[in-house]
Amino acid sequence: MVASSQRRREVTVADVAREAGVAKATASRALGNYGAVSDDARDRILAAAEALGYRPNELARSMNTGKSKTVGVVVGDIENGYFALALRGISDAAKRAGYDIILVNTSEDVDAEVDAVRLLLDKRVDGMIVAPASAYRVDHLRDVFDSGRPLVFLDRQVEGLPAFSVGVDIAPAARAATAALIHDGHRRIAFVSALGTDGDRYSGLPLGVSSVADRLVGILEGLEEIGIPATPDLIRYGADGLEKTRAVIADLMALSDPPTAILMSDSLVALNVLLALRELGIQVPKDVSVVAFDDFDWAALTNPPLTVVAQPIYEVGVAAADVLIRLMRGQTPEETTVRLPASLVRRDSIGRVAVAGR
Amino acid sequence: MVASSQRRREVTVADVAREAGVAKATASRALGNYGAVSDDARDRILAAAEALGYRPNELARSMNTGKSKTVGVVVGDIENGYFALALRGISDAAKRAGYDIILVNTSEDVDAEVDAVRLLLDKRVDGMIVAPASAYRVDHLRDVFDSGRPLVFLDRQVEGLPAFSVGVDIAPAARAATAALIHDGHRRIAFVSALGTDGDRYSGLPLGVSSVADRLVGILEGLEEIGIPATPDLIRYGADGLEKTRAVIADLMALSDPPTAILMSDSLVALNVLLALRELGIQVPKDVSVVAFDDFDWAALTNPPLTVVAQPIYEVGVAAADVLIRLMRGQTPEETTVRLPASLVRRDSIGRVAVAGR
DNA sequence: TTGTATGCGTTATCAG
DNA sequence: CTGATAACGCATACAA
Repeated sequence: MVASSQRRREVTVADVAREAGVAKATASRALGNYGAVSDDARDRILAAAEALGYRPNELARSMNTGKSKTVGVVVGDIENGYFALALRGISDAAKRAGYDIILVNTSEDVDAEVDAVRLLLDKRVDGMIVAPASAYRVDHLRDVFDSGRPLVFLDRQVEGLPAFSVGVDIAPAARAATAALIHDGHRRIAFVSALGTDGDRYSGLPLGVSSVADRLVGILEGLEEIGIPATPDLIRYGADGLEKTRAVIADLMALSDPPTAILMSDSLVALNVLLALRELGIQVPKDVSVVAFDDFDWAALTNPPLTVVAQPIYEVGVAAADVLIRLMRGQTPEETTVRLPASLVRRDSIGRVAVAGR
Repeated sequence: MVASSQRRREVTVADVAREAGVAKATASRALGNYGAVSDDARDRILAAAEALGYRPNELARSMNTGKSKTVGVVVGDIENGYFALALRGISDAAKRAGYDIILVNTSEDVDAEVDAVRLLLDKRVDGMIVAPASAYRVDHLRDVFDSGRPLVFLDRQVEGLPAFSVGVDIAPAARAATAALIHDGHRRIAFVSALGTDGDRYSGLPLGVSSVADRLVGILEGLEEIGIPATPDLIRYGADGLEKTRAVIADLMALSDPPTAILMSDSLVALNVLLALRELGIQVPKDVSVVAFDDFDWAALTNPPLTVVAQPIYEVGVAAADVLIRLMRGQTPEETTVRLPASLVRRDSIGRVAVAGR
């Protein structure tokens, strides 16, 4: 009746086998339920295991099956609602299929990403889901392929790698958002992102993050449709944190011909832009209209409620995991790229602008 | 010059040793940099490893060191900003110490938690951080102790287990929030939580989640201070999701003597309560005052900006990981319980109430 | 300093 | 159906 503080030495199959009076191999078969074992033996073995409090050592198991039933997930920022929600989708789908998740947060730092990928490979994950921080440094991602383990890109694509990728078809929605703004008379439309680049401006669109580049593509298409040329002075990067965002917004609104509308790249950017606008006493949508990417939970709670580009983020996570799982099972999905649709959700943050005939 | 698609068989120490013309043990020592190896041999071995593209198999390594350099983290809901931020803290601190994280989301379901803990144990994590969904079902947590692995509770405590716990000292702050409301004339103060209980009301406070119970303790103390007895009709559970929250709020505000203030248990509850109030046309703070637990990022963005109880969530995550790391290193922190301070952040969601002399 | 032999806990192979 | 025995890839006590 002593509290069984059976520390130290763990109970192994060998112990169970001895207790049940069978060979290790037989016990192993019964416990791992594979191969063939007589009902009689199985009962004794299971009883012994129960009595001894046997628990399999998954490390040892993984070692000679080659499968760890674990997938690596590498994202830039868990704090970002986008990734948190996608992670939830991945987690749910993975659990359903019996996989655990090793999560690594890279803070969008490529060096950290490189290390993370290497380590996950060393830990012998069965597959990986990565939101690559850069489309330029990709050797570590190539290593994943060379290791024979499946890799799925989340939210972002990388050219030149034979990879599967799951994300949102954001360009058309970005274009629709732009069109909506144009329809209400807007001509000076800004785009603000947290991404860093060499300069602070739009420099030819060679962005390292495809999902952000796609937003821009859509916006530019929308503008082009009515013959408005790209306006580099209205495309701003580096709005990372409130301070920098404040500077970006102040600078933008101090332009001789300031934007009448701002497209905000994600929920974090939206938060900071809204805060900055308030500080400057600039009212939405009276003084400036705004549209955010992502229909984050508080988007409808602001005053006015925000018009947004809604993305099926949870579903993206689930889809990414499902593709990976299929791959890990040796099946090959027909589609190499999955793009879920985004849609414009109209609320009240777009105001009308008198179309001043120039 | 063929793209080295060295699939199948992995490169092992044996291969490196052969290539370098030394014994396995020597190569192993050089690669794991322990023991003593001549500079000459080390150079040859490292060169061979580089040439062959050797990568250590951490599984095998873990097997006979007994350490996996991995910690398990079990939380109820990653979507909840609280856990997302705490996770970030844990992640940063763990990475700093060379640990990876296996993350499991239980959806606050105890059965899922039990499974998760067992599986993590089977995967031989070196330690665990758990935000237990219930203080009543704890056998699986006891198993962690019996396995000899350190366990740290996050945000919540469990009686009767010799565990370390890291969280926020929320009761005093809850009391301060209540006092602030009382100071402004409020007497009918409601508390709304997403937690489920047997009934929908306050039933003697035996909550399974200590951090929520602590909020209530603080509130009740604050009320008691001026002689207001506990008001079970104003304490509501089950505000889980917009729909249920809507019902809770509608019911609350339809009371013959409705609350003049509402304390919202966390950011998710706050979101839904605010949405519900808006739907009902109830204005903050004119018709009802609100205070939220957690200073989530958009708390200052609502109209009016929310008065909140701010918690050092990221720091809680870091502290939890640090305690665990110390434990895993065999050190014993002097404090068995770490409680970081919370504070009231006054913004504009508390209105004055005329103290009607009864 | 280096090499040999053994162990970690499973699964897998192949006789019996 | 069952039981020896050999992997799996690395670390480590011990001997040389």
